[in-house]
Order: sequence, then structure tokens, then C-alpha cells
Amino acid sequence: MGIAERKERDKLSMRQAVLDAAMELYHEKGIEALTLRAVAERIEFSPATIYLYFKDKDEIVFHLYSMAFAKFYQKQLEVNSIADPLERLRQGCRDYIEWGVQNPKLYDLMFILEVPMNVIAEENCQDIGKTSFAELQNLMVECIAADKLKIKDPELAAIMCWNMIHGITSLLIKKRIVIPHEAVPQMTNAVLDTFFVLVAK
Amino acid sequence: MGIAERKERDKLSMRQAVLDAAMELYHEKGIEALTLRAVAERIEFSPATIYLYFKDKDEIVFHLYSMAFAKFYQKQLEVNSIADPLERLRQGCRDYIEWGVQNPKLYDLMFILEVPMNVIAEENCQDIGKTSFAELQNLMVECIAADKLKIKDPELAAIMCWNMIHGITSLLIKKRIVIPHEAVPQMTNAVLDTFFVLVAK
Amino acid sequence: MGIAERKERDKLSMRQAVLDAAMELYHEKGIEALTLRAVAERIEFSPATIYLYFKDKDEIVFHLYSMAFAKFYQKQLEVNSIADPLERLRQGCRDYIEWGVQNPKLYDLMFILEVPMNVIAEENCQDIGKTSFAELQNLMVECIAADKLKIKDPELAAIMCWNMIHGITSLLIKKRIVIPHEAVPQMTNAVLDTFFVLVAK
Amino acid sequence: MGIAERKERDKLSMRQAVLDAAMELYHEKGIEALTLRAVAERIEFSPATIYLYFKDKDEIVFHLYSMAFAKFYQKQLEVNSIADPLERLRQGCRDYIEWGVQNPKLYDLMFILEVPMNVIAEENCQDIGKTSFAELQNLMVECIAADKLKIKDPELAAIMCWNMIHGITSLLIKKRIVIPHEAVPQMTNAVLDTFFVLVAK
DNA sequence: AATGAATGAGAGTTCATTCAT
DNA sequence: AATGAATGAACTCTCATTCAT
Repeated sequence: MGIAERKERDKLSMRQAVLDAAMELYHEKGIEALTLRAVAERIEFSPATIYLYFKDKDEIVFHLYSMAFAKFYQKQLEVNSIADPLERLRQGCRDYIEWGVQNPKLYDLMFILEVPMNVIAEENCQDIGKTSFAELQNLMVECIAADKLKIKDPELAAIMCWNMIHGITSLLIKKRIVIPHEAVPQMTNAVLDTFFVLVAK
Repeated sequence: MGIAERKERDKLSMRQAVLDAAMELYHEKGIEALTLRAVAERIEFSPATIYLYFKDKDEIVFHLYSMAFAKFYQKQLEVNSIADPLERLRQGCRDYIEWGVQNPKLYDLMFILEVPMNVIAEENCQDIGKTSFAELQNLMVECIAADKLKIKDPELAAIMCWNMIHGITSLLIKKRIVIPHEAVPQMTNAVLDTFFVLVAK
Repeated sequence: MGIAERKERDKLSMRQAVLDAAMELYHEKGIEALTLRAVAERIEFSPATIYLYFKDKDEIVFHLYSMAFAKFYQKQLEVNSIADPLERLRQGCRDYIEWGVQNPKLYDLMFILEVPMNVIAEENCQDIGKTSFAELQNLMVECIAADKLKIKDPELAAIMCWNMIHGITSLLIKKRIVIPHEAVPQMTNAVLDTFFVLVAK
Repeated sequence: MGIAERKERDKLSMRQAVLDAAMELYHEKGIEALTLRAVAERIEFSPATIYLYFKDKDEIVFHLYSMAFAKFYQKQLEVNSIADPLERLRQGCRDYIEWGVQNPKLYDLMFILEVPMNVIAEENCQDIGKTSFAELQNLMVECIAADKLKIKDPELAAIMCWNMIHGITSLLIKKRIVIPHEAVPQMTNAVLDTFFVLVAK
């Protein structure tokens, strides 16, 4: 029993070690430097060993995706303690942008990069994305029910909102809006405040 | 004198030939198939020759980026004949999204791909992107002057607007919003109409 | 005693399981897909376990070779019921070619593939091939004794015969003689008839 | 003119150097040791360089085939000076077997090995093979016209003959007939003499 | 001005085999 | 008896780039 458990733990921790190394590499040097050889070297195993724990590179990249989404999703959940739906929405948006700007590489992975992935992995990723969007839409339903929004269609509201926050996040990350690093929160606030002035009743 | 000119012209046309070939390749087969080998083969020169006209591959990619912006900018100019600034803005936004959706590869190049920005500094090229944004901001100045907008800060207005249209465009292109192809204009309209209802006086 | 026997039996059945799996794999996917990994997976043991029963991959391949010969030899025996030695020879030749053409993979294994013959010496296995040839030679002795052949040296007669039937079989299998599938028996007959007209008294 | 010629010569000699090295490797260590890396190392170039002269490994292997066939074909031609067709046939057969036994690796390449080749190469090889067979058939036509053979159908005669000589050659090469090295000519003679006694008028 | 020739570096992947447990 | 874990050594092939000519 104990032995089986330990083996299972070892196996998991090896997988985790591979994924951690991969994530580090991706952060440090970008997606193009994310090679199995480099991962292997970092964990001080041979490249062949990685294939004992993952089918191929795609599987690893897919897990990086999942990890990014998990982290992101966790951040999103933090906002649930806020009772007022509009306030929850506002804080959620703020968190979204902030998280994206602070984790630009992960945001890239989630919403921007075109990473070679097999179909299953791709579908799976899209599913996670859809869940996340559904969450946003539900929040809109609440806001509309509480008569807080000028927009009455929750789907449209969700899209408008996502456009806005994804727009600014990705423009900031891609440095198409170039502002000093410390000015980011201020800009974020200005944009969000304006958005909510416009959209909220 | 004549000779020097012809040489200059030859030099320019060779550069253009390289860039055209590169752009074609990028369109036909994507960024990963854009190799100097392939470019050289297409223009029927040797790979080494390309290095006589461009410092390295990055410089070429950067020029593709500029070319995309130029095309885009040209589209943006078409709207100038519309007198009413708000209407001009609205049409400009519509054009923006439409152009992006119809030229996803170019849009990728402009706003999504990792463009070797270091070249900008080295080559002292001016960032067309900024010009484009300045144009948008000027339009906002006009709208505000005509008292058409609820937002009074033209820079903020420009950013709000850009967020929105870049947001939806990139989500559509990256298929994070998945809708049938023919439903795109309808969705675009809904989003824009809502935006203008919210933002216009 | 009983235990030792059972162990021996287990050992044998395990060896047989490995060999069966290997033979299946070879048939299904060819010699290049015959990997120890795949064999192990098929019998649901680990690759390492195979090394408890076989020295290395070569030993396994050699046993496949022996198995092919055993099957072939069994076919050869069927002919023994024919009383007349010349007729027995003729039918044996026909069977030989037919069997080869119908079991090209096994024939490959027996006569064409590079079999690790070093194993033979090391393992002191007897070469079934030689037995098979000896059988043929004995048959020639009979034919000569019955004064049915123009050739008087049984070894030479055996070699002549084997040359002929191996020649056509391998040329057919390797598609160096290319004829429609259904024309094979006809060609076989023509060749054999001619051979026997030439060689028989 | 001189320059272009020299370049062409250089190019050809580089190709030849690659092919020679490949052929050497194949002879020394077999088809499985024939790797591009090893070829590159032998000619003291980088593996990448080989790709400047050959599309891929298949093209190299195909040329080895061609070289083997060319050598073989050349040997076959030597016999043409013999006027008497039957004597020409007999000597041709002797040469065939002798050449095969002395160049077992090449014979393998031509008639036995299953080498991964693309379709074009395969067809091309078969063409060479067919030419060679056609030659044999023409010789049979001559022999029959001179009323030297018991067999009257030239195609059948050619096949009978090829079966015989390919049979013994491949059995000798594959060591299925195991005789001391020095006994080979004697055995060859015995087999051929017998064959011609049987088949010639 | 143009290029033929060359390469170092590197990619993902597979295999037979070993050995401590 | 059985194996999980590990690996060294390969494999073919591609790319951006350099440099003597």
C-alpha cells in the first residue's frame, strides 16, 4: 500500500518536475526555446526519460496550457466573495487585466499563441476557455437581473466586456500600447472606470 | 549620376522582390514556412544574396510588419471622405474589424506575432503603428470637439475604442469566439452598435 | 520434483508466449516493427522480463527462424504418403513453391533475411535447415535407386532441385518476376514440368 | 567555360565521394550501418552538406542500387565476344554466379534486400532489372534459333535459367548451402555442367 | 553583385539494453 | 520472477548564417 502510494507519488512528482522545468524554460526563453532536450537537461535526466512520463511534446505543451488556465481560473474565483454582482464584475475585470499583465507569458499561451497541438488537446483547451466564458456570462445574468446594466442581453454583455479586457490586456502585453510599467494600473483603472461609467446604470 | 540612380533603383526593387516573396510565402504557408531558403528560391536568387539587401531574417519580418500596417492604414484612409466625425469613427471601426477578419494573417503580423522590435531602434524606422494610433486619437479630438462623445479625454477615448475593436477582432481571429463564418458581420454590428450607444452622446 | 517441473513448464510457456507474440508482430507489421517493446506490450509483461528468458533480441529472431522452418518442414512431411519417389519429389517441389509464395514472410525469414547465425553456435541449436536438406537428399537417393533420374549424384541432384525451386520462389516473392497473382500456379507448373522433363528419365 | 566545367566536375566528384563512402560503409558494416552521419564523417563533411548533393537518404540508396546494377551489367557484357550462343549462355551463367558470390553485398542490394525506397527509384530499378532479363531472353532466342536447346519457349528458357543461377547464388550468399570458400567454383561448375547437360541438345 | 559551398546547432523521437529493487 | 526507471546512442533532416570567390 505504502509502496504503491510512494511510487504513484514519485511518478506524479516526476511529471511535475518535467512540467515545472518546461514552464520555467518557456518563461525564461519563450516558446521556441522550449525543447525536450532543454527540459531534460534542466531536470538532469536524459531526453528519453521524458518519454516515460509523456507521450510526446504536444502532451507537455497541453499541460502547460492547462496549468496556465488553472492559475487564471483560480484568480477568477477569488472574486466570488463579493456580494454585489456589478462590483464582482468590476473586480473580476481588474483582476483579469492585472493577471494578464503580470503573467504575460501565460496569457500568451492561453489566448494568443498558436502552438502546435493535436486535436484532442486543442478541443480540451477550448473547453476550458468556454467554461471560463460561461462563468462571465452567468455573472452578466446576475447583473442584468439586479438591473445594473444598460445592456440587457447577457451574451452580448459578456462579449462586450471580454472584448474590452482582452483588448487592453493583449495590447499591453504585445507592447502595442507602450506605457511605463508603473503606469499600467492607472491606465487599467481609467479604462475600467470609463467602461463601467458607460455600461452601468 | 544616372548610374547611381539606377543602382539605387535596382537595390530598391530587389528589396521589394524579397519582401513580396516573403509576404506571399507567409500568406500561403504561414510564419513557420517563411524561411530564407524558400524566399530565395521563389525569387530565383541564392539565399546568400538576400544578405546583401537585408541584415538578417528579423529585418525582413519587420518589414513585412510594416507592409501589413501600410495596407491597413490605406484602408483606414478611405473613411476620410465621411464628413461627420462620429460616423467616420463608426465606419472606421467597422472597417477595422472587417479588415482584420478578412486579413487574419496580416492582422496577426500587426498585433499578435512577436515582431523583432529591436530592429526598430537599430534601423531607426518609425513605427507606423504609432501613426495609426495618432490618427485615431485625432479623430477622437474631432468627435469630442463636435461634442459627440461622453468621454472627454481623446487619448482615453482612442484607447477605449481600440481595446474594443482589437479585442473582438483578435478573439474572432484566434477563434476564441467561435461563431459560424456568416454570423461574423452580425456579431460585429451588434458589438459596434452597442458600443456606440454607450459611448456616443 | 513437481515444483521443478512446473517451473520448467512455466518457463517454456513464457518463452513460447514471447515467440508467438514476436511472430505475430513480424507477420502483421514486418521485421522493422519487431521491437522488444512491442513484444513485451503484447504479452503484457515488461521489456526487462523478456531478458529473463532470452539472452537478447537476436536469440528471439533465431527462434522465429526455427519456427518458420518447423512449419515448412511439417508441410514437407505431408508428401510422404506418396509411394512413387519421383512423384513424391514433384509434389514436394510444388508444395515448396506454393508454400513459399503463400507464406512470403516466413520464407523471407528462412532464406532471405539476415538471421543472426552466431546464435546457432552459441546455443548449440541444430540447424533445421540442414535436416530439411538432408531429407531432400534422401529422397534423391530413392529416386536414383529407382533409376528415375538422369543425375546420379544425390547431393548434386538435391542442390539442382533446390536451386530451381528456391530460385523461382524467391524471385516471385521479391517481385523480380512480376506476373499477375493468378498466373503464379501456371508459371510454377510450367517451370516444374520443364524441370522434370529435363531431369527425369 | 573552363570554370563551369570545373565546377561541374567538383559537383560530380562530391556526389561520387558521397556514394563511394556510402558504398564502403554498406560493404563494411551492412545496410543498417549505412547512416548519413557515418557517411558524412567518412568524407569529413558535415551531415548537412550531403543534403546539398542529394535530396535525401533514399536518393543515395537508389544510386547504390544503380551502381551495383551497372557493375553487374558490365560484367554481363564481357561475354558478348563469344560467338556461339550456347557457349555465351554458359559463360554468362558462370559469370553471374561468380560475380554474385564475389560481390555478395551488391547482389543482396540488387535482388534480395528490401530497401526503403520511394516509388520512382523502385520503378527505375525494376527497369534495369527488366533490361537485364530481356537480354537473357534474347540470348535464349538465339540459342533456340541455333537449335541448341531442348526448351523451345525463350521466355520459359530464360526463367528456368535465371531460377537456377539466382537460386544457387542466393543460397550460397545466404550461407544456406555451406561449403568451404574454395569449393565454390567446383560446385558452381558441377551445377552448371549438369544444367547444360540437361538443357542443351 | 552574386553565389556555391559549407556548417554548427539543433529538432523530436526510438531502440535495445541494464540494474537496483 | 518481475519490473520500473533510466539511458546512451542513434536516427533523418532543417535552418539561418558565413565567407571565399
